[in-house]
Formats: sequence, structure tokens, C-alpha cells
Amino acid sequence: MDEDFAKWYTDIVKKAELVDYSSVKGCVILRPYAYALWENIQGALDCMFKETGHENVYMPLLIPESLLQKEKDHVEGFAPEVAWVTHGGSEKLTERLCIRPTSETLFCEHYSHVVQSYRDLPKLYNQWCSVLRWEKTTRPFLRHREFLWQEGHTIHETAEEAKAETLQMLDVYARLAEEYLAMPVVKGQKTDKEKFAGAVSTYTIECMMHDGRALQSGTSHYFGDGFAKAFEIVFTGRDNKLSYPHQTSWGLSTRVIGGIIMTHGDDSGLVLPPKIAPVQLVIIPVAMHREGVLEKARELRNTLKAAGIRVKLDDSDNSPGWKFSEYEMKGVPLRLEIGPRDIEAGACVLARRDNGEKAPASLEGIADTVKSMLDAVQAALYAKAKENLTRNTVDARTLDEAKELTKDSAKFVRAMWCGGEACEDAFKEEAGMTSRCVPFEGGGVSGACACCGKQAEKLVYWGVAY
RNA sequence: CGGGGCGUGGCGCAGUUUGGUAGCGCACUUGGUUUGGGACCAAGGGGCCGCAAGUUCGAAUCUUGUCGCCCCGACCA
Repeated sequence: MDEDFAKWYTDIVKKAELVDYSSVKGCVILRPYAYALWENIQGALDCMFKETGHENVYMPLLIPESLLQKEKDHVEGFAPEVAWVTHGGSEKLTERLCIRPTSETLFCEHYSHVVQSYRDLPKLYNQWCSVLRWEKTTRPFLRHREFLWQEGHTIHETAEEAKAETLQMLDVYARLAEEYLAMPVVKGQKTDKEKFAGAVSTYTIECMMHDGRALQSGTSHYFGDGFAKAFEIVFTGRDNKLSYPHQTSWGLSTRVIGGIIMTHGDDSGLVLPPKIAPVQLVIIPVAMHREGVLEKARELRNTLKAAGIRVKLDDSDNSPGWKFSEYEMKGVPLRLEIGPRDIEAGACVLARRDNGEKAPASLEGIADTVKSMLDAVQAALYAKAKENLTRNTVDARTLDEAKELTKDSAKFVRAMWCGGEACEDAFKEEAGMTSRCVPFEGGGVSGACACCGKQAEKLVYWGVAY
């Protein structure tokens, strides 16, 4: 995997039966295992959305061209990668319809219909859907043309409320990443160059992959009242005057599955965090046609299932060795072996996917044993990823220093920035790194811009992005 | 958009240089023996070689065109 990370990655997504390619570039088939993973991520996120007062809705797939064009920056940002529907049957349409690349415009149009008074605010909506962006280069999970995501769209009475919402949802993403996906994050704000088309400000969680490169794993945008003005969304305020509301949007996609693979995977395949693994424990019977083995295995499955563990019993005819490899490839966190020897001893063998440790365990209280091991695996994965992040985050006082520090492998470079786009471009051109974010946390490295030497207040995380 | 690679049973590939009845491994089906790190024996089934046109007595192989996929880079919400 360290020799050719890109090849390792594309091999894994195929071998672990996550995806299949379709006949359209960038439109990828999510096989049951990948979809189950996505459903678990969805479940965790959706629950957090509901806890914070959000409601799910569904907007149409198609956006009339005139609607897309209402907000200038937004359309400029997305127009180059929009796909169009031009015909209905054999009839040419009077107006082209775009397949949504994102749904701000649809939400805005709807809000303009349903918001009249401050009493109608806020609206805290989310939708689970797919969007289409005609990307030139594609990679499974990391960059699809069509991809599954959720997009939250909220509208508020005041700017303060909308800003608070933007940051709250960034925190929700950070919690998902760290607590469920075991991916430590750097939270921060995007520079103007990197922010969302049409946003006042964009916030991001940036994760570090095994190879030191950065993956933008979730973004949250504050729109101010720019969209409201463009779409003529107005409401009567508490002061009986007409006002523009303030909006946010935030999104997280199946891209995080790519993040999970590249954060935790190893030479034997996937390694999945227990909290979102479709199968948390696989039972592999050994010499299973012998008297009592399969019966015991089934009994164990039922016991563990009843304890709320996602368990699979593989009673197929493949050899145990084959099954070991198979479930390692698929990243199943725990493996339970049960054979005649174990049954004799009232025990089984438990093996951890993350570190390969294998040890006998008593069948007495097996559910509790498994649960605490799952917790241990979850914690170990986070700790290992955190260690990788820390080890590969370096400080640089100058651009040259940044180049020197990253010449052998990609890293996060913390360096000061004056705020000028020229210096941002220089980093890209000379060091191959883009600004990932201006972090919320962490002190300054120095007082001068690493590029031009002028006075600088902003600390920036620079990195090579996926 | 530039560079490179590749399209041959489900998967991975050989065969193409030098045209002559489409092959190998895995997977699959049936029967049997096995089972603690990708088991073994036996018998089977499955492909008009991405698509189109051309050259030829004859094309997976030569020519032209075309479609698509993968990788690296550039570009990009």
C-alpha cells in the first residue's frame, strides 16, 4: 500500500465488493456492502440532525435554467459542470432543465413561497439525495459525477442565528467523523478562494489520509442574505418592516467512505470502525460438519444478535482460511472462530482486525466481551489516525521550509498567511499545496506571511488535497 | 485538456510482432473427500475477441474510424 497508494485504493474498493463501475464514467454502482456502510453513516447523522431540530424534505431533481441563474456567484461556480436535460421525449423543451449539482436554488424558491413572517422562521430542512456534477476526473467515492449526500438548508430571522447554525452543523460533522468514523478532524474556515460559490463564509472539517494528503470531509456555509436578495425571499419582522432572512447550507457525501478506507485500511484490506461497520463480528465455524459445531455457532449468533451486535455467521462451504482472508479484506472489526476444540473447552477464539491480535475467550458472558472489544477497536482506530495526523503536521515559517518539509511525503503544513491570494497561488504553484483551512484552534507560528514576509495574523493549514 | 495504459467467457490474463477452427488460471455447476490462515479429486457448462467500416479465400491479429474505462498531471465547487 505504501508503494502505490492509488492502486491499493482502487484495488480495495473492488476487492471488498464496495463498488462496481457502470458504463457511464463517474457514475458508480454502490454494492450492498457500501450501501450498508452508507446507511449506517446516514443513520448516525440523521439522528443528530433530528436532535438539533431539523426536518427532512425532498426537492425535485430538475432545476430550470432561469432559476439556477438567479444568484450570480453561484451559477458561475457551478455552470461548468452542470448537465442539462433538453428534450422531453422527442420534443425540445422551451427551457433547458439542469440536473441538480446542489439544491440551493430550489430551496430558495420554496422559501420564497412559504416564508412571510418572522413567525415562519427558522426553517431547518435537510434532504438526502444524489446530485450530478460533470467532473472530468473521477475516482470511486472521492469524486463521482453522481453521488449520494445530504444537503441541509436553513433560513433564519437573524444573521447571528444563521452563523450559529453554520457552526453547530460543522460540529455535528466533526462529531460524526471523530466519534463514528474514527477520523480526527481539523476544523476551520475556508479562504475566499476556496469557499463555496455564493457563500459569505465556508467552514470545513479536514481529515488526513494515511498518505498524508487531505480530504475535505464535510462543509458548512453561511450565506448571509445574498441568496434571499437574489431570490426575493422577504419576511415581515417583529418591527413590522420587511427584511431579508439569513441562510445556511451544509453537506456531507459518500466521499467520507473513501475517507474511511484511506484512513484505516491496511495491506490486508479495509478496516472499518465498529460503530458504522455493516458487520461488526463474523463467526467462522471450523470443521463445521462435525457434530455440534454449526449448532453452537448458530446459538452464538443468536446470543450476540440479541445483545444488539451486528453479527454474521458464515456457514458457506469455503475453507476457514479463505473466510479469514475474505473478512479481513472487508474490514470486519472482529472475527470469532468456533470449532470442536473450543466447544470442548467452553470457549472460542476472538481476533481483532485492527491489530491482528487473536486470543481465546470464554463463551460465558461472550456478548459483554465482544462489546468491550468493539469499543476498544473503535478507540484504537481513532488513536492511530490521530497519531498519523499529529506526526504529519508540521510548522513552517517560510514557503521554502514548507517545500523542504514535504518533499518526501505529503503533510499538513501550518504556516502564516497574509490573506493575499497571490501568496495562496504561490503555495499551490511552488509547493503543490492548497489552503485547507484557517483553523479554529492552534496558536500562530510566527508573525510574518510564509510567502511574502508581510505581517500576517492568519494561520493556515496547507495540504495536498484529494 | 495533456501524457500513459487497457478493452478477448463472471473476474484476471495469454494469444496480436509474423492473419489459418479461441486458450490458461480463478470463479461457476454436479458428485465425493476435506476444514484452526485463501483445501483436493473427478466430471461438466459458458466467449460471434468493445463497436463500425475496410483489406483478404480467410481477421482477436492488418488499416481507418469510433465508443468507453483506468492511472498520472493540469483545471475545477
